[in-house]
Amino acid sequence: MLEELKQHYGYMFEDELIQEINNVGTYKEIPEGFKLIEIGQYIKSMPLLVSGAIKILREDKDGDELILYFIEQGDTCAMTLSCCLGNSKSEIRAVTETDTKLIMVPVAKMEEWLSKYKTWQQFVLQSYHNRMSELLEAIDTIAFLKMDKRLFKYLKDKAMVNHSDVIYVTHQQIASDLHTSRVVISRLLKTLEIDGKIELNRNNIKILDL
DNA sequence: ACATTAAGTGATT
DNA sequence: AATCACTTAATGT
Repeated sequence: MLEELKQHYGYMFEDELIQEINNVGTYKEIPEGFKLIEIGQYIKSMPLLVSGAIKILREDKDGDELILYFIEQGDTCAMTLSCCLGNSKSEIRAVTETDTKLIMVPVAKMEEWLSKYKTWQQFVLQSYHNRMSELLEAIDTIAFLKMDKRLFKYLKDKAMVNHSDVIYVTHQQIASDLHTSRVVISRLLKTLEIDGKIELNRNNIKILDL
């Protein structure tokens, strides 16, 4: 775990801090599709992503989902931060998008480090800032972009976090991620294919125009 | 061969 | 953009 830490976080944290993380953190490998955080759940430790990607979803009262953004390596979950500091419940659901490696750090420690290590404080604030930007971007996407733009952005994001131009999903799954109906997705995908931006196959989509 | 699931399409609101 | 109704195609048993 120490090696992983140095490799991914060594450039921003001092050795001392790396050492501390190594002492109190627990290393975990999580398979794809695992629910990390559920809505309404209290959070007792904060994840540091080493590799892989996590999908952050919002859910309405009817159980309909909506994608907010993806988290990639070097990031942490801003929701966790605000939950921990405010000692409140999670407002979101986090699901692993790919097989993921992460390090769990107890909340108490993470608070302690805030005043102890400048680099940690920077890291936390930076993550907060990044998430905030992404959130705003997500709002823009939902409020101002039409479905076809949203869909294409979704496909690109998904391709990015998976490090592959071939995405393995059904139209139905996309529809629920974007909170629309399958028929709409099918139609939009069709037009994207005609425009030569993607290639459609059963159960997978290839992005051509990246 | 049959059932099931994914995807495509026209028509309507 | 959503929903319905129906078709077609791929896949599993």
